[in-house]
Amino acid sequence: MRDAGEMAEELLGWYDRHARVLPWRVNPAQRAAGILPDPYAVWLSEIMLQQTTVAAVRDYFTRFMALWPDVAALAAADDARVMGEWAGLGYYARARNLLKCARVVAGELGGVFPDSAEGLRALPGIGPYTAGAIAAIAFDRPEPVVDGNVERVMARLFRIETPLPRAKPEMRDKAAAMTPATRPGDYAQAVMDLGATICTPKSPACGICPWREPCQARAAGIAADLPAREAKKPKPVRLGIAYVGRREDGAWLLETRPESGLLGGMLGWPGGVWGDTAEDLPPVAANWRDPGEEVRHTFTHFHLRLALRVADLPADCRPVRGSFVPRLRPTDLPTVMRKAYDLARLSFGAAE
DNA sequence: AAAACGTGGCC
DNA sequence: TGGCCAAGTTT
Repeated sequence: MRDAGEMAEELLGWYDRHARVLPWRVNPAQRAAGILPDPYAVWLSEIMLQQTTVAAVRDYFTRFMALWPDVAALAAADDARVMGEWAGLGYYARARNLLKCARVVAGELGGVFPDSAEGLRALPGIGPYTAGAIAAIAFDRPEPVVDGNVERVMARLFRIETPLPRAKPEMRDKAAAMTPATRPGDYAQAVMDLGATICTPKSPACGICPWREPCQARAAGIAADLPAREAKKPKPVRLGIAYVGRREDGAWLLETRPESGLLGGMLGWPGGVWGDTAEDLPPVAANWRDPGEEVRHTFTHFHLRLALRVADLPADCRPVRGSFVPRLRPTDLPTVMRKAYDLARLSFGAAE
């Protein structure tokens, strides 16, 4: 096996030719000229990219940067507006922590992001991966950056057959040993690009991989089978009900969900806790009708079957729960609530 | 330390 | 079509 420094060189050479062009990125030539990316943009992109694909993030990132071009602007933003803009991207605790973090940086750190992994790690929403990534990418610090891509690449390169998550420490050690002292920002992005474009989860393109020769899994013909994972638990089914009410003037009856927990801080239709039964009292007395079709939605850890009730509400109605949103932007709803909205709207259309 | 926490694309 | 998976963090 060749040494780590030599392999890093080969990967960086590949990256110089094949680096993906992304809106939050500085390309290798710019970086070579001493240009570093805006830490705010790097931070925003890294939070959005947690457990989320580049394709899903791209438009959200562009929109956030246009609305809130710097950390001071974001810190001053209205919470509900930010949550609405995040709607659809998932893992909403990220958006809540995004605001907390922006306010700490803008309010206590003079608007300047810490330039060390340790300093970054102390901020809300920034864990070990994100701290290393921002330190490496925005400040060219030689920090190990270990995400799912890197774990997959290391599992294959070193033929680590221990299943995840048990193998995490071993993969982290291998990744740290491979991290070069030179061009750390480019290297961090290079390994992730390799994982995203060549060393992909299914049918990796080993034939054109810059690390094809030292790769032990490829030599053994088992690259596509790694990394191994522990068996997953089956997802239970939960039931729920959603009351989609529309007032005469077009306002919709919604409530803001509690800050913590599932869909925390997001808009949602009134309806009880999701569980073994779908029963809940309506938020206001009305002629609630059953559109006959339910919403099916799968979260990380359960399947949801959401029954719907829809009603036209009079101008003077006084709901016991929720409040009327005059000009609802459906895009402000998390996806499961958006599905309920779409179905309910069909039902209103049919009634008109 | 295991469980909670979203969503969309892919096969 | 249903399970797998993605630039993880928090509690």
